[in-house]
Amino acid sequence: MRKELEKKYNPSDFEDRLYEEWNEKGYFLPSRPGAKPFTVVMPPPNITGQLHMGHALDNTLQDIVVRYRRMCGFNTLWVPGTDHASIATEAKIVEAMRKEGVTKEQIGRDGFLERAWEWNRVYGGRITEQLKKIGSSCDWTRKRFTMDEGCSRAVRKVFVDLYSKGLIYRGNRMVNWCPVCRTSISDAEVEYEEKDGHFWHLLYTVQETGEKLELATTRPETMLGDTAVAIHEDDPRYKHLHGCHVILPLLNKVIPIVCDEHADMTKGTGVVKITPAHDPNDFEVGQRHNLPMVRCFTYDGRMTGAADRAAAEEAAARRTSDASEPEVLDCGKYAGLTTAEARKVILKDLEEGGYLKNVEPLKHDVGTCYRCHSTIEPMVSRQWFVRMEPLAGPAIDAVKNGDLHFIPDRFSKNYLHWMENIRDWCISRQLWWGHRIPAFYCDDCGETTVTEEDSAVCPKCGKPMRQDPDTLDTWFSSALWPFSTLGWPDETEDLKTFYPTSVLITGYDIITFWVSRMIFSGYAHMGEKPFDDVLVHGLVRDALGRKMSKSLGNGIDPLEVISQYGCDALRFTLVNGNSPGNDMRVSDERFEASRNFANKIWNAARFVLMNLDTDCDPDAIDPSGFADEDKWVLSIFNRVVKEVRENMDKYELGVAVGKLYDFIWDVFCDWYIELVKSRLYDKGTESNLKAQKVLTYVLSNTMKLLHPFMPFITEEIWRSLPHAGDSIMISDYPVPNDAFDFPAQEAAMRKVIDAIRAVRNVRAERNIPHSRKAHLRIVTHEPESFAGKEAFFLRLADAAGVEIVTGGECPPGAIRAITDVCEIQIPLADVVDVAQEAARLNKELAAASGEAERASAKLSNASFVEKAPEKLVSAEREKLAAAKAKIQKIEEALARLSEIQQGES
RNA sequence: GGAAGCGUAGCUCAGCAGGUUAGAGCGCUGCGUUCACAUCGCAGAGGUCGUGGGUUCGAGUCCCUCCGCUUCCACCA
Repeated sequence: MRKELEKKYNPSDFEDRLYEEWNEKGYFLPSRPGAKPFTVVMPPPNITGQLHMGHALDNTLQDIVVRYRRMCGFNTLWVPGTDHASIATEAKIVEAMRKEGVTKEQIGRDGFLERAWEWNRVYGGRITEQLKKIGSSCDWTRKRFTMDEGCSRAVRKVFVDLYSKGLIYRGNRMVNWCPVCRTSISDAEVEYEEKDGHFWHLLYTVQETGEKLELATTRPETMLGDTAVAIHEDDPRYKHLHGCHVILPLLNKVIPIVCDEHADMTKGTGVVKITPAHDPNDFEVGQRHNLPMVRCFTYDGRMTGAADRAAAEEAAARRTSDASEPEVLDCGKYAGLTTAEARKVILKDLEEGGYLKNVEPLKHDVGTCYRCHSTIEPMVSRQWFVRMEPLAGPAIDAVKNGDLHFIPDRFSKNYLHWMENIRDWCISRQLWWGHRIPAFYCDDCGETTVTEEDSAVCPKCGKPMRQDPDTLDTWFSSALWPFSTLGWPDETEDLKTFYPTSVLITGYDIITFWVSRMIFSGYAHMGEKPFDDVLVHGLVRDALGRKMSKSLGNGIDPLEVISQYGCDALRFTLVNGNSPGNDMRVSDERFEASRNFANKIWNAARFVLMNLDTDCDPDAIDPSGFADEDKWVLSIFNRVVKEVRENMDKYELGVAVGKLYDFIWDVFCDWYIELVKSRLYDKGTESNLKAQKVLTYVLSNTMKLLHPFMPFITEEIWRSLPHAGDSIMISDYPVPNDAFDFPAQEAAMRKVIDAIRAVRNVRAERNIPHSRKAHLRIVTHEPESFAGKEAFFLRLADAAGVEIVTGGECPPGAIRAITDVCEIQIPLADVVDVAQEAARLNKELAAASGEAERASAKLSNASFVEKAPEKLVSAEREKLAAAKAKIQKIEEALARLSEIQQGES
């Protein structure tokens, strides 16, 4: 069934309609059982999210790859889903509640979770609906959520498995604490920002000798938690102090001087204060020297007080803490102050006591929370960790031995560096929204039980147990995404068919957060890699190269772009000229250019349709006996098919779509359509029918090639052309055909096109209007190249008539357009200015001579002729010959000009 | 401190298994509109491919130096 195309290209007329139809007809589902599978799992957007350009890029790339593979005959599956995003979502809900004047504590855990699920119900679907707007051909019947029943079972099973293998443990370790989110976060979630700070030089008195030891700190408020100062064993300045003590100012507490390699003799005074509970390095020093840990900050960023100390003591009595727990300090007069307030008061007190020597300004990197950007407080805290070293091994080998590739490859370097220096992963979060840690504690006997079941009774003593209140890092569940979405831990058909997945497409910003964790999880739980390839893309930036952000207000809403320019234009913009791993800029100008391209395609298709009066077979054509221009376009088209497939297979999507752009605009529209117009207007002839066949064949198949990139316009046009089947998206991707290679016709048409361009060129230089037609005299030694092509010159070179000759008299006052195979004489006596004409010819002569010199220099180089491939050498010879021929023609023309000049004078 | 990327036309970027006279889009200049498309056509101007070396018959493409910009990782008492 064919339908007309509207006169005006208006994407909103059909984009939504087509998407809905594809989805309803099940075209997004894997449909070729038994065929080789091709699987992609979608990086799950957060349920807090609105579709932004990053999603648009990520999903456009995935959709292109998926549509391509589907058309190539793979049993293709693209699994969509969403991520519960524990910390981000919880923060949003807390913020919403704050506006209502409600706190988490007031509504309690159950009440809060109710709200969170409600949030998911309301907003979780929003982003997936938006993904449909950009044409994502994913299988919505398999849509998953990181906290759905299946994913939750996967999480529990993984936790229990790792725990039973000793790869998950709980302990008091230094963690990054966000006092605003009030939770620990992993190392990967800390972002370092350069901030202005100070170096405060403090003086601690040595108890044994009475001398003052100078040391410096950027965080003076931590001094209350100092339990030692460190010097280097070999530091000559302090040899006499080995084994001595200092008196901690303000607290008047005696703490030891220890010798530790951490103290760097070359830095400052070589003395460093040790706060094991609030500094990662000091924690290590504390472990080495068995120093007590003293915690002086609360989890909400204040100084600890008597109540905090009492609570800790009570916990210890209840056996809910262990020996590695830090002691909690009652900070006395500082208790309850925020750490920032405490810093001021403590500095004032130190100064008054004569303990502050001086202050110097300092720029330093401060760790901040990647979600809320508050300053991170390092704190010793009891958390759950994944022991990473054993898990990292296979994940490192996989990339090293080429089982799994990053595209572009340079990202494997980042990845390997991170994996090879891996540290244990802090997975517990003091949040409510997320997968609750499946660990249960018996307060009575102190037993810890880790189990997949909800367990209420202690297996050891039969007393009631309570579940760990914490939840898991949101990335813990997304790490399992490639197999949890396919049904694991059940042994489903999907899992058997579609795992490992084929390619993961994501931005370089989450390689460490997510990609690396999926890789080791795949090996750990499936015994196999999660995907063959990782296609890495860059960030989308604004026209000025800035990261799009809410605070800058420079974000471009993809949905706005779609409504203004159409989805196909958005997609084209995001992929055209983009290379893997590189950031890109988008702007209205670029969207507009893409829309113009779509409009060009639309109008070309309209033109073809207007001139079709027969149903040609778009899928097969036998070009024997066809005109040179037909073979010319088919030959170029065939090469495009070959190259585009190669590019697509190598994920060179930007290159592939660029070739299609050039072919459609420059070859098909600007030349082929123009070349066949006269045949099309000459109805009822064999030649006319052949032109229709070629137009239909090339346009229809070009739409298929372009379909993965611009799914909507290609479908709309394909359907309006003669076609077999219901949808272009389930048709076969074009395959190259050697029978369509026509080098001779390509060369022949090249000569004609060169000649037409030469004529246009000289006419344009003279500003001769198109209405001023001229009789062309083509002088050439190979008249066969132009025979039968006169009509092209009439239509495309403003010719009133064409004469092909091998010599003879030039009409007086003709302008000469010269190519390497012919001279075209254009008799326009009144516009000929002999001097101007000579200047133009001399310019062309210079260009041709330059080329001849270049080629002849190359050919006279014996090494080149000897070592370069024969193909290149002969190509160079041909170029030289062509340049020489052209030079000769120009020189003859110049000679005749000077005759005229002499005649005039 | 370690690593990576980028530097090509006025602007934004492609190109690089080394081999046409280095490309595109936008912008710019001139001409052009009944006959698919002004969301257009034709023609044109504009680049010693950051610098200096090296390898090679041949380098924008490979190697090294330096300069400029950006990013990641680590550390910074």
